[in-house]
Amino acid sequence: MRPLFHPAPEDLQASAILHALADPNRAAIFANIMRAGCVEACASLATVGDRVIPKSSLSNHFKVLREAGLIRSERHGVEMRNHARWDEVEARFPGLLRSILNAYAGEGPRGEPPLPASDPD
Amino acid sequence: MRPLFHPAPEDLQASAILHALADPNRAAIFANIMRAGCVEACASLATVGDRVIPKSSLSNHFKVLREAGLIRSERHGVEMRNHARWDEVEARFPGLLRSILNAYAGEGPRGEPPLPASDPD
DNA sequence: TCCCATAGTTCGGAAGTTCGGAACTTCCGA
DNA sequence: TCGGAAGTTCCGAACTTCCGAACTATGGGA
Repeated sequence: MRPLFHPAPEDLQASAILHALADPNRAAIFANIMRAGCVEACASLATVGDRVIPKSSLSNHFKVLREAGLIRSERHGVEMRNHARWDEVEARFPGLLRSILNAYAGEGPRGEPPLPASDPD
Repeated sequence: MRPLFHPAPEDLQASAILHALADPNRAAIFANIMRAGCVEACASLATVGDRVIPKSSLSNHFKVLREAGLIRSERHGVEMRNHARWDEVEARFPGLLRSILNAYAGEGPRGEPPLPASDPD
């Protein structure tokens, strides 16, 4: 297992972030991590809505989020802890994450990911 | 040539918008349309930075932007006029477009699309 | 009216990406 | 040392993107 790659704050790219969050599953995962106080194991997110996501897909989703700079992952024994990198992303792209998560939340009855109503700061 | 499809305001989807703007070329095209006062012919955007975009790719980029609900296209004789649907998107997803365009603009010296500094409202 | 130029679209193949099952690695407890 | 749990890697199938070539629609002469 190769070491986990995390981009430096100054290397965050808008296109990577948008691409990562353009997938409703990933947006839901990210919203969950936000909501859960920035710590979460992968397997605990193995369903989004009522859909089961296979482990391999999940692993890939986390990788995309991580390499976009949206989350920081650390191995803790056999588990992975995932923190949202909200402050770093916010510092570089003010308002971006909030408006994206709000957009998904505001989509209403479309089976889209829920709003992380809490304020992450 | 089939008629142009434009989603209704209530059918706008966050994931489609993010996907459309996750491509730096498309984001640059959209920023150009914003900047140019909401009217623009396709061919006038055939380069982004110093890169030439083939007609077929361009046509496809416009289609993606159109079907995401970001622009409205009308045939005027042999040309196409493209308007940004800023107000409609803004009404549904407040702050989203602004923060995305700002994110790209704030990326700085990375060859990314420029900011539409004007206020579109 | 016919022909040509211009502006965009569609088609189709090559290249790349995503998805997900199976096998693998790593870590921990018994 | 074994077994189970949590993730990752591998790889084929399905999907998407890119772009040149062929096509369609419109307008302007002659």
